[in-house]
This record gives sequence, C-alpha cells and structure tokens, in this order.
Amino acid sequence: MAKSPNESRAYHHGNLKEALIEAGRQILEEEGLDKLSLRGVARRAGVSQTAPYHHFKDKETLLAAIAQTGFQDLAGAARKALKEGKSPQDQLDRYGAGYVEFAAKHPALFNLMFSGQLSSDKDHTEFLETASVSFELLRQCVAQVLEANGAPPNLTDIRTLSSWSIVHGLATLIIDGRVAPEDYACTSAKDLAAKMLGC
Amino acid sequence: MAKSPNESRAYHHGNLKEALIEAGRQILEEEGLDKLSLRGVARRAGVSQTAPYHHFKDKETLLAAIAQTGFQDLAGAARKALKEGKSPQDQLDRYGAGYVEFAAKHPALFNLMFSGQLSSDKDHTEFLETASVSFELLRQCVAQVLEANGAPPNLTDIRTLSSWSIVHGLATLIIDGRVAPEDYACTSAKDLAAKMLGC
DNA sequence: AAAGTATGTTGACATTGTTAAGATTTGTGT
DNA sequence: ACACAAATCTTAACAATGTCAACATACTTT
Repeated sequence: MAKSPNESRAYHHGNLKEALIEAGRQILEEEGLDKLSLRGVARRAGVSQTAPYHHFKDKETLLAAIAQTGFQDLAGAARKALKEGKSPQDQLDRYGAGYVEFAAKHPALFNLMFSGQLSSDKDHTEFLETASVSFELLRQCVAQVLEANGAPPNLTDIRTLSSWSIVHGLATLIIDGRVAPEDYACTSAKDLAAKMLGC
Repeated sequence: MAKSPNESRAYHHGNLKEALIEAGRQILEEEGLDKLSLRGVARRAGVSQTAPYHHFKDKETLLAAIAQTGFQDLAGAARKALKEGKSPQDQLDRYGAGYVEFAAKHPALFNLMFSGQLSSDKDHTEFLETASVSFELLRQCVAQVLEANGAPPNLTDIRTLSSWSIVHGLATLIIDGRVAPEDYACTSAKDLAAKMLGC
C-alpha cells in the first residue's frame, strides 16, 4: 500500500514524485530559480519531459512542493532554537539567528518560499499549512518573552509581527545583496543577525 | 545633440528607450513580473520584437532600468517623509510608513527592485547608485534620532540596518501575502506599519 | 550629396511550459 | 489465471520567449 523504497524500482521509477522534488531543489540551490525548468528537473531525474505532469499539475505546483521542503527545514531550525535556548529571550534570539542563517545558506530556496506566487491563485493548502508552522513557533516564543517580562499578552500579535519583520527583512536584504555582513564587522549572516538583535 | 521631446517623433520613434521603460513598468504593475516579456514590451511600445536590443543589452538590463524608476519614486517618498516630519522620530516613522505604503502600492515593482538578480552579474552601476539614495536618507534620519536622544553616533550603522530591516521585512511579508493588514485591525499596509513602529 | 552611424525590421534558432495521443506497467475483480 | 481499468511514462507537437544575424531605413556629419 505504502511505497517501499527498499524494493528497488518498485514501480516504473519507484517514487518519481519525491525524486522530482529533490532534483528540483538541487537545481534550485545550485543554479538559481531562473535556471530551474521543468524539463531540466525531469532530465536530472532521468525521465521524460512530461513525466512530471503525472505528479504535479504544473510547474508552479512543483515549486510549491519544493518550497514546502524548505519550510519543513526552517521549522526544524526553529524547533532547535526553542530547545536549546536557555531563556525565552535567548530562545527568541536563537530563533532569529537561525532564521537568517537558513536564508543565507539557501538563498534561492528562501526566495522561492516567500515569492508570493505560490499562495494566491491555486490550492496549495498543504503548502500553506507547512509554511505557518515556523510562524506559530515564533508566536509561542514571543508570548513567553512577554510573560517573562510581565508585559500584557495582548501585545503578542503585534510583537510577533515585529520580530518576524526584522529577521525576515534582514534575511532578504542579505540574500538580495543589499547588505553584506562584512560591512558590519561580521563574518556571517548569523553573526550579523545576533548583533542586530542585541541592540 | 540631445533628444528633443517637443518636436514630435524627432527620430524614428522619438525616444524609444523611455517608452520601453514606461511600457515595461505598466505591464509589470498590471500583470506581474512573470507576464513581463521583452516581446510584450516591444508590442506595447508599437515596435518590433528586437527593437529593444538597440537600447538595452538584454532583458535584465531593461528590468534594471525599470527598477531604477522605482528607486527614484521610493527616494521621492523618503524625501517627502523627511520634509513633513515634525521631529527626527516623526521623520523616521513617516519614512517607514511611506516605505511600506510604496511597497503595497507597487508590489511587483518592489519585488523586482529587490530581486537580487540585478546587482550581481552585470554592470548596473547607475542602477545601484540610484538604489542607494533611499538608504542614505534613512541613515541621515536615524543619525538625527540618535543625536536627539543623546545616543552615541557609532550606533548609526547598526540602527539604520535595524530600521531598514523591520520596514523592509514588513513590506515583503505583506507583498507576498504572508501578512494581511486586516488581521491586525488595520485598513491599509501604511496603517499597519505605523502601528508596528509605534510599539 | 556621400559616408557613416544610429535605429528599426524580418527571419531564424534553441529553450520552455503545456497539451494530445498512444504505449506500458500495475492493481483489481472475477 | 485473466480481462480490464487505472496509473504511469513516452513521443510528437504547438505557441511563446530570449536572442542573434542579416538587412533596411532614417538621421548626422562632413
């Protein structure tokens, strides 16, 4: 019933869907979004040009699936930050640094994740749910910081947005080449994030 | 020697270069970046498919020129904020609100301006200079706020980056559909920016 | 007016996203 | 086991796009 990755080449290809997502993500990270073509993905996966259409409605749907894997990884980084943080504030700082670090390490993927073309037209409900996980974790983190500081909890919404904005803004500015960590006496995007959040 | 816009149709077309930029910006704002093709721009300008190549090296160069007009407008909004602000802090708040408002009103253009593809490979020096004007204005603004608060001026760099990050982050989150002003009891992106900056 | 340059057009090519039609493999009911 | 439907994959084809080459026309300079 479920796919059996052990049994080599169980079906025509095994599980092409995941192979296409993986191939697409590789091309994306190696060559950028504009070099990512459906045909190129199929080529790397070793199948015909139109094979992907049996697993994805169109190119945008494949992109959404690739972006979804990015959101899963981003949520993983967030969970790690919350686990390793010594205090609510420390958790929040680690969250921000991890967020920016992720963006700097996967610029094309990060841009795709927040490209905005994936949320409007089509379905992508599953994609949107995955995308909201990191945000919910941030929200919990901010709520704890407010509680620890004795601040009213009705500030949670707007403070969460503030925190998200500042780390997301820094991440995009670095990715797009508008800000270089070296200009701020920092050796990495993560360092710059920590420095900025510490002000 | 110089072009004479008065004399109607002075040359073959008058000044195709600016017409192409204008046509491109229209298509960009009406239909989005993925619908913006060189051929489409040429079509709207009423010229042949390859006419743009006599004014722009390639599509990316045209996009850079379009983005440059966006940075000019953004700098105009910034200047207006600095002129109308009653105090350094008020200037800074108006700058942020204007920044987000501009992004919300020109989402596709704003995304293009910060797409990051325009700064790496090619020349685009003129484009980069124009792009840095808004940033310099923000820097002056932040410096005045610090001075008014008696804070040390060596914080200017990092504080400017913080301010830029938070408004830029909010702008992109709104543009990409990750944040809706209505979810924060705001009627516009500008209002949400003001609300957030006031915390 | 001649020559040269700037600007514009037509034609062509490779690449891309996508659809249509057909072939092959897998699962299902008997 | 076997026929049949569903899933999966392939080839062929189409329109659209970015770009180049070759050619034509308009303007400038002398």
